[in-house]
Amino acid sequence: MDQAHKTDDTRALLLRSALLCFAEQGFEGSSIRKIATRAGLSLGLLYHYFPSKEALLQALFAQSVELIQGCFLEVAAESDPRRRLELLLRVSFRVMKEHRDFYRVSYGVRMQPGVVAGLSELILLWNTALHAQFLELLEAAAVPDAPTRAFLLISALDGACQQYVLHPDFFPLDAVGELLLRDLFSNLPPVDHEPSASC
Amino acid sequence: MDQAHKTDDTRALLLRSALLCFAEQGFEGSSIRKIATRAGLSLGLLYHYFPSKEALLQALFAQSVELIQGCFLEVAAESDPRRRLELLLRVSFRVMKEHRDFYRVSYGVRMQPGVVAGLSELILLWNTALHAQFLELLEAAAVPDAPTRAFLLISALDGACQQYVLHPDFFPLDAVGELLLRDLFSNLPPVDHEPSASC
Amino acid sequence: MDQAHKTDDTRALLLRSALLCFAEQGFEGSSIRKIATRAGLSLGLLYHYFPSKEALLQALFAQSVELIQGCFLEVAAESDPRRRLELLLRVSFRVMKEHRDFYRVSYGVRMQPGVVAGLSELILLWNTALHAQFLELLEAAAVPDAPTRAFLLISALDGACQQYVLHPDFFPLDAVGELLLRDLFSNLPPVDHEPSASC
Amino acid sequence: MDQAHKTDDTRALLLRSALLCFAEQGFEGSSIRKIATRAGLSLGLLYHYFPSKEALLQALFAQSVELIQGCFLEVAAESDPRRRLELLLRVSFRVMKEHRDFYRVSYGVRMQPGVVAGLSELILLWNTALHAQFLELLEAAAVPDAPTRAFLLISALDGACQQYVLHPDFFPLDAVGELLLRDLFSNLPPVDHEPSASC
DNA sequence: TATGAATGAGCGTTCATTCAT
DNA sequence: GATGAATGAACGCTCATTCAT
Repeated sequence: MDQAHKTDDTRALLLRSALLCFAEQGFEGSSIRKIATRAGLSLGLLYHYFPSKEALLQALFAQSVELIQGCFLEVAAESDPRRRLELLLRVSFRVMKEHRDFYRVSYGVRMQPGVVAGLSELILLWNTALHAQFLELLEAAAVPDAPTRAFLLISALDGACQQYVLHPDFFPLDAVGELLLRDLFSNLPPVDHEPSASC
Repeated sequence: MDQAHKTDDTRALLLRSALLCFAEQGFEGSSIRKIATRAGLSLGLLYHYFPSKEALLQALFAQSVELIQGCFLEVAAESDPRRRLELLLRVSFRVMKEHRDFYRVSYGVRMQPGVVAGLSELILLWNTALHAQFLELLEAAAVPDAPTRAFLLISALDGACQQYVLHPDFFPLDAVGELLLRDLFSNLPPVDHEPSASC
Repeated sequence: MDQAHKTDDTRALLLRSALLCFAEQGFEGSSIRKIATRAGLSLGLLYHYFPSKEALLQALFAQSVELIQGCFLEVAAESDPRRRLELLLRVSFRVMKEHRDFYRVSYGVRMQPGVVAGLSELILLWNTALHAQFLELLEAAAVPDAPTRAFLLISALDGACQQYVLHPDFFPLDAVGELLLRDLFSNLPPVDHEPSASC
Repeated sequence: MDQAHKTDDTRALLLRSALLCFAEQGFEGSSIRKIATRAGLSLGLLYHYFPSKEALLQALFAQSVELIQGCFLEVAAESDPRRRLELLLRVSFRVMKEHRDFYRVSYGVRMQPGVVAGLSELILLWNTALHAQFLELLEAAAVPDAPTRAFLLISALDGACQQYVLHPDFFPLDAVGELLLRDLFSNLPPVDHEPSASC
């Protein structure tokens, strides 16, 4: 049990190191040696836990996707479309801040389809699912131009996230998020609601 | 003069090959050999024109930035802030379509600050200049929340461009652009204007 | 005593696994891990029994050489040179079939003198001893050209074994053995004898 | 033309180095670095001429097989079965001496089927073709037990070659060859012929 | 201007081996 | 006895870069 603990720690240590390296130098720019060294471990040990560099990235994605999906669970609990829409956006912005490094990795990877098999597909899937959800909610909330607006929303979210990831100290993510929400709801009959909570 | 012509052609040929390679395979994924071969030229000749792979990318950026800035010249001619704002956005969307490959390269590179010295700074500068311009125009057009809205506009533009670059056949760039414009001007007193032209 | 039994079993299990791996994949192609896994044992345990991969191969040779030499014991009991010669050949062919995997390992190893210290010498010794024995028997049996014929016999034996090891389903080892015997004795005054038995 | 000469020399130099390394240390035991260093060239240059270690071995085989087949051309010119059989054997023994290193490589490789794709098949093919030729000639020469004797002949040849390759200073290849021939023809009605020549 | 032979640092990966438990 | 985490040297290979022609 102690062993298992140690084992999990080592794995987590390696994943963390990989996350930072990939985020800072990109996937191709991060050598396996750097990742292991940064974790304070040996090259061979990394291969004890992950069969390849690709597997490391995939594990990183698996881990992060799971964490992020967990954050969105609270959204599912809300049934009112408008409040749900708001919640979805708020959680999205919160997740950006909490998983900045992962988004950096993801943005770096998605422009190079060949890098890791299956990952582009996963990212595309994620994107599509988000769009579908926005579309559904916008229609349910009777927002005009729902199809195009869903695309615009995704764009704004994606763009804000990238700007934030690139210039975290400069880009006012929260303010931009609030403005986005205000714009979205400004022309609709008001609904009273209290904002939402933790991840 | 003929010689100079030939020289320029060769340079352009190499830059074009580099653009396509970088866009398709990323910077790290494109070997100097592939670029030269794709241009139908020899490895040594490439080095005759560009001292390094980095220099090739830098030249690519310099060339594209110049081309793109040329597109924005017409914007400067417009003095009315609101029409100028509209023009700026319209040109932006047009440029995205015309320089999709370059944007792909740019998006792939900007997440890896170390890749090529000076490029991150250039991209940041560009971004900052765009933001400054939006800010100035929004304020001049009396759009509320100008500072934050400038960031939001940049985000939406950036995000739309990425979505378009990633899924050109799926993402409705024009419609999203129109909606963005409509939103922006919907709450302002209408101004009559005729849209603008070529790049 | 029970423990010792277990110990011997484990050792034998590992040797058997090594034999099969080496025979199928060669010495260099067989990793210590594969050998341990195939035996259903852990990596550490293998090192408990054998200090190195080389030692494993050496033990394998020691074991097989002993087993094979046991098969030749019955030859020593025969005092008539001609019958002894025949017996020696018959046993040789029998041993090839019973130790095919070992011969495969041996043939794979003997072409790479550096692989395992001492093994080449052992193989050479074996070869020399066999030659000496043939020479002695041929002379005692008054076979002409005994010295050269001893070399030819060794060659035929060696070659037949290799052919058999490489193409066990295709090469008619028994028939070749019989023909070899017939040739050998065809020009000598016949001697009545009954063939020999098990290993 | 001078360049091409240099290029061919370099290629040949590398092939020669590979032949020696493979012969002495085996395929797996010879690192690409060792081969390049032994040729006095750099690691990268080797890859300039051969795309992989496998390709190097394949080129080595292609080259040697061609050389060896050239040696057998004179056999085809002989139409009398018995003389042709003798010629075939004589050339075989001559080739063994002239291509000892290659045979060593070949013997090392053929016990590890997975090493290089297609090579095992090639070796098997060669073997089969040789057997077929012996069979045909033995039958044409009215030698009894032709089918089995063809196998025995191959075995003796194969074995003699291996013995010679392993102990070139000890194994009397020529004498063994002569004895083999004498045995083969001893029981047949004599045919007057003069032996054959160069490779 | 134009070529491609030549170089070697660095990469991802494997694997025999050690050692704390 | 038994485990498998941990190590690092060495491997096959890629690729940006240099240079003689």
